[in-house]
Amino acid sequence: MTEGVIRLLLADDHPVVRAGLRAVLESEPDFVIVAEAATAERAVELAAEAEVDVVLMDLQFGPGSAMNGAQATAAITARGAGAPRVLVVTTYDTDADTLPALEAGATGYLLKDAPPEELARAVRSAAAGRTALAPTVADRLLERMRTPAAALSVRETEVLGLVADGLTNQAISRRLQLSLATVKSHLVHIYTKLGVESRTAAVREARARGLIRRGG
Amino acid sequence: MTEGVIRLLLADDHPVVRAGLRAVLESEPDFVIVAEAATAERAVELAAEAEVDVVLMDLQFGPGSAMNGAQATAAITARGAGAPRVLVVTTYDTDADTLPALEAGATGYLLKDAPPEELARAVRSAAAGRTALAPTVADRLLERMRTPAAALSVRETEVLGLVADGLTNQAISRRLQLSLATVKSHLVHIYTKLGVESRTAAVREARARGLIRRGG
DNA sequence: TCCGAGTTCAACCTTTTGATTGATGCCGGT
DNA sequence: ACCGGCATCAATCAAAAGGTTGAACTCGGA
Repeated sequence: MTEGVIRLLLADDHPVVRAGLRAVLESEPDFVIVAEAATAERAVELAAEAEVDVVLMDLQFGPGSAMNGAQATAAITARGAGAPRVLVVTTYDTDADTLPALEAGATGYLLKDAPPEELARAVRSAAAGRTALAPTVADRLLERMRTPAAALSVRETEVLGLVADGLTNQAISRRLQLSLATVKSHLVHIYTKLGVESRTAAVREARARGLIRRGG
Repeated sequence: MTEGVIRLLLADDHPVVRAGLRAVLESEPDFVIVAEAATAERAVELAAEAEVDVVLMDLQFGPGSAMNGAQATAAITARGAGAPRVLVVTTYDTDADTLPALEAGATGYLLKDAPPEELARAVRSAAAGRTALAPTVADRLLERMRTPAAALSVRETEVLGLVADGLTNQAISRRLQLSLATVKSHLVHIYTKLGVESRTAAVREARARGLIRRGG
């Protein structure tokens, strides 16, 4: 990976997006796309099998696959030395998306509305081990640094995301492999941080602040 | 538009997606991409200026533009005879997205996870004036026809709106000058109609179906 | 090395919510 | 005139959620 050529793996469930990334990136002479994956599981497999320098990873993988992009990122980067870098390329820039992805070891985080040049630059940065963040994501992170009180922790954001999906505390505890007590504990902290006193109000507040995604 | 060649306009704010659509569609010999638009407004302009048979229209256009894809679709199809057909190609398949788009006069509705062949087939259908719906969208529409019970009454919608704002049943009863029993009664009806069993899930479901406003 | 924040869990209690059953009055359409 | 859906309310029970206290572990920074 220190030679001139950068070997890429595209992981996205949308054929159109894969074709778009391929079209945009193949015009760079030093990029080679060695594989494509339509599911997160397949991305993890291919990242292990093929020699890959950078994985371009989507976060959302449709209802078909049980694994999401953040989990796949964690699985790929868990190998440590020699593992490919993961550059997340997705549509959403809320804390609920960015934090787990960066937590999972992503080297960069780009939005799909990025122009081709920025995409190519980010790929080169990732290949060299340098971090590449979209401006809005970087802003959000800095904002978190400045006001640490108002920000939710990674785990809290994760829990709140499931609350917003309509899950009960029981269901959340099962999903995250936690005890019911822990989920309630997280929720108490979330409520105090957001200044509310019910799950519905917390979801509303978090949506308004851009902590979780707005869509369904 | 009855000759062999089908003239296309791509409208999407993501350069990567435009490149992907171009790559996928240009491989069809009878397709010609005459223009691309990165905003909804520009799409309306180009649809009027250039001779276009089919517009591939995204619905989400980022915070940059005031107009969304459904509004652009309405503006394009409003010209009536001679206006290009609009084929919506987007990521979301909730009622809140599909219904306004079809209402606005879209000839077809595809999801971005559609394989290239399906995309090409849909473009040809649209060019011929035939409707092309993604299977999941068609299913959803038929489901709506079959079960008109899914529609909430005015009062129920009002209650659910306050639930979405994070109010407790007590607060709702005070706000609407109702007894607590009545609020709970409405909620029971709402839950059965939506097929859920908690207020948070109801809010999520209603948001997904476009029964309540999406913004916070 | 100690401290604080995050994450994890337990036990206990109160309040809220959801489920069930049943009842009344109103209004619109057959 | 009757029926069905809507809106209103009551009572009661079970379940879920929320509040409080206390505690253990990890990990990174002062």
